[in-house]
Amino acid sequence: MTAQPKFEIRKGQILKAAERIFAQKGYSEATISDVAREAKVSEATIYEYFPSKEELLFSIPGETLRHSKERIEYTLQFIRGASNRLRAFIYHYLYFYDNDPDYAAVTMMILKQNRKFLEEKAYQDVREISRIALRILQEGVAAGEFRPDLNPNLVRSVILGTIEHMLYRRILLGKPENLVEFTDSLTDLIVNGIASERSEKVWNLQIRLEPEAKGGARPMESSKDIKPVKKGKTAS
Amino acid sequence: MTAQPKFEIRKGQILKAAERIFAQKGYSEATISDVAREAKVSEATIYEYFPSKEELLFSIPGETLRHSKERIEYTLQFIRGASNRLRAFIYHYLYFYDNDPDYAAVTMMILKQNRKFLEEKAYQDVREISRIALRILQEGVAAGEFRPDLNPNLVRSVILGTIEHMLYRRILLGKPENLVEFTDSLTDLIVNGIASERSEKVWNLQIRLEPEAKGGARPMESSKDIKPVKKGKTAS
Amino acid sequence: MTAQPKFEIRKGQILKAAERIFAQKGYSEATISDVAREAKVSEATIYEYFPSKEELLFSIPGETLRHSKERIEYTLQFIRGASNRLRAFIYHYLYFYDNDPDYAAVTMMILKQNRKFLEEKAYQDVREISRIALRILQEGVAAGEFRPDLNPNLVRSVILGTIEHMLYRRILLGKPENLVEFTDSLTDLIVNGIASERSEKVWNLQIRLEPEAKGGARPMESSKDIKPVKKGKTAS
Amino acid sequence: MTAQPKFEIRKGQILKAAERIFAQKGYSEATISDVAREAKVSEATIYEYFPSKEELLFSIPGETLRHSKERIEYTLQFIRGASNRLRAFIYHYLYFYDNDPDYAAVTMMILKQNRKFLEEKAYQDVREISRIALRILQEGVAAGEFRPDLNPNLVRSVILGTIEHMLYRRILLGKPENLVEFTDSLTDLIVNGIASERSEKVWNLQIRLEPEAKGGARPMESSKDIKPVKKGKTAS
DNA sequence: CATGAATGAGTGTTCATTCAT
DNA sequence: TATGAATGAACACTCATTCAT
Repeated sequence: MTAQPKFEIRKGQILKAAERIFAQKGYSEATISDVAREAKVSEATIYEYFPSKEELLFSIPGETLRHSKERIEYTLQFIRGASNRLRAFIYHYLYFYDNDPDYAAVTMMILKQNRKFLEEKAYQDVREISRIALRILQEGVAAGEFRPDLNPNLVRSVILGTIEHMLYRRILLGKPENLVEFTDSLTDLIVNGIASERSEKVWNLQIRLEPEAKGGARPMESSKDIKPVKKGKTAS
Repeated sequence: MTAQPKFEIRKGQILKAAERIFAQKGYSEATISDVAREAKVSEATIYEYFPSKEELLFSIPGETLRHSKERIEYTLQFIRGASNRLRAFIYHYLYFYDNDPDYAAVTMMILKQNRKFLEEKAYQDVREISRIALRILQEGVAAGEFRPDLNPNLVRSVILGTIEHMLYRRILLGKPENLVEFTDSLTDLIVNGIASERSEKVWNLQIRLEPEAKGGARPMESSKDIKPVKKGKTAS
Repeated sequence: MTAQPKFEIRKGQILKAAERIFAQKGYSEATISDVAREAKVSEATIYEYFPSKEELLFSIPGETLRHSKERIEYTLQFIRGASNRLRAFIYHYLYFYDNDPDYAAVTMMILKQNRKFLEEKAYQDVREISRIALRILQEGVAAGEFRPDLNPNLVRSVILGTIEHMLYRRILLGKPENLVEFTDSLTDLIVNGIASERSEKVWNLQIRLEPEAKGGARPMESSKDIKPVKKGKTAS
Repeated sequence: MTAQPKFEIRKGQILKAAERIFAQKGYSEATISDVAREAKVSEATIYEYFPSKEELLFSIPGETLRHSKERIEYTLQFIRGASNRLRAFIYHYLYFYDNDPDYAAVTMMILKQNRKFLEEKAYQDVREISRIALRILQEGVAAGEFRPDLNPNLVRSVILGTIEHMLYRRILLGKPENLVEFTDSLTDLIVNGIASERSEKVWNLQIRLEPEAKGGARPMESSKDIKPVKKGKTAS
């Protein structure tokens, strides 16, 4: 479990320092000297563990990203229903960033802007996570739970874009602090849209005329029962 | 019409060059020398017009942003119905970026990441445009067209986040080329959600049971008549 | 009297501005732009009147210095007795600087440090003024008023060095404000030295043993009658 | 004995190079590149030891100045009689500059002109040395050796001003080469003034009429015995 | 394994100076 | 004559990176 303990410990220590510093000052403004000071090692030592400043940056996602992906996939095994699966996906996506603001800042503010990162191994994990969302949507369509004419790529952009937009706001403006709280309202929003006075009527009718429709209705209701959105809480 | 011609022309020339270079290489990687070469002036000349590299960057949005805001506001004067207004907002937001890829790249890849930009005058225009979306949503709720329990801030994040996410993909991956095309599908998606089998029934029911409902139905239909989404086009 | 009025007026205006700016910021730190702003002309205009920044600097003494020299020489025509003539020299030297602090600052802080200035025409006036002091000393020796073994060059260094040292202090520390006041005490000091209890005895002896000695005594006394040094006033 | 050898050696090496270069070209005209070349290190290395060009300049006096002060104070412990003490002070002041022409040039031509230097630590040493002279004068007055109405500040200006004036001449004109030689003539001049025919008579009289007078007489005589001023040597 | 010491390569910025108008 | 506009030429300073110890 703790292979090459010394080496890996030092590496992690430098990586965490880099994450903090990069999150704080941005990549270009941060210096190796800053990172060295934060990690309490010499600058030269950093080069014993990472071949360059850029590689140090690209190494930050590493574990975290792989874990995220595995955790999402693991959880999804146990969930049925596209809306519910979507909710789970959203929840995890928000959760990871919520728990590691420095990591969120590095990802959102630095890596996303870096064209070279697209060619890094870690970026494959990003794409795979993105593909999970796509798959959920396609399954939902196939199962008739989502509109048949739905553009999965577009919806995926809605999901990821919204989350990332909220993240930006939190990074730059500091609020809202807690993003996981928006899991339900965001999921419901995507599933049901914002048009008014349909749900009730639709449900009524569905019950009578379309008894097989699972819709996004129940999950939404149940979720509200279990974890109601705080009234007055705004998205930012 | 051509106030301070020489000066303003040169300034615009440098600004355009900077936009191109920054879009291409990123802010830190771009040098004043690059910009000078592109603008066909000397480096020193750039400093006659802008006090620093950073101010040059921050001056890029300027006009464009102000124009965008004014154009959106102008158009909205003539549009009734929250969904339609939302569509118009989304259309313009996509339109401006669509027509100026360099500007889009600078905004998305550089300015959004820059904490100091938050204190620039130009950023106020960004906020005001963002506030327009918020207002449309609030009006929609007040008019009963949107759900009463809708979180306008969240929905705004959905709108802006989605658009920006699509922009990123276009900047980094080059596709989809045309973003304006997604105006309708994105608007519809936000208004109606992705849950299946509701539209038809809703229309039917509305006609019969809710003759007064304004809903998102008609605007959506009409817009589809005028400018149908190309079938098979994906969001990214 | 006012030859080429326009041209000379403009030139003087620029020269005065340069004097102020150079005095304030030093030569290297001052920019042509600073001078132009102070003189309320454009930078290019300065180059219509002076071929370079350095020539502008070297042109500052010009008139002032020539006037000083002439005034000293004029006054000395009417004064007899080496001590008195020395006093007059010191008085004028202090007087010119006292009345033009900017000129003093430029001379002391900038020109004195500039090796190239040694080759300028204006520097010849400096040397001639210096030579006047030397001549006074030599005459004093020849007349038996000053010690025969006196090193005129050394004494000249005493005179000029002391005055310049006082000037420095005023420029840098702002005090003492009024330097002319030190004319007498400085002259007396140089003539009589600082050793105590000699004057009285010397006078006594002179009366009895050396009836022909003119000494520095009387001028000093007379000067004190006419313009007494304020008691308690310190040299800095 | 060799604390932090490497670091301090390098630092001294750079400092000496800077002293030479600054003395030669002046501060503004000298470049870090010049200093680097002279010190045989890279430019970057200079910045490892000094934070800026200006700090490099201000670091030049450092040791030298502190040593000077200590040496003067040390020597003065053993000397009695204000005139003799003055002579010692003058001797040392001249001696330090005599032995380090580059240091003299930097001090006289650059640091003296720099207002910021007044706030540097090193400047405190300058002030303290200056205060030593003042103290000697005050003691001389208190002991009755110097005139009771003497203005110590003025006399200090005479002493320091004269020396500095001679230094200037040597720096700019190259002569006189040897300044220490002027110790006696300058001291005598200050103590006795330049008025003629007093010394001998005064001494005679003092011996007979004022047996208790310590005067400046004996030190002057003894000094002449020990180290006679070269006849015909001029102050510049 | 860790690092003190050194530096190559680069860059933003300044400013005296020029010249067409 | 006066100047707006342009720039060539420098320069201080930074920093990622290397390597001997």
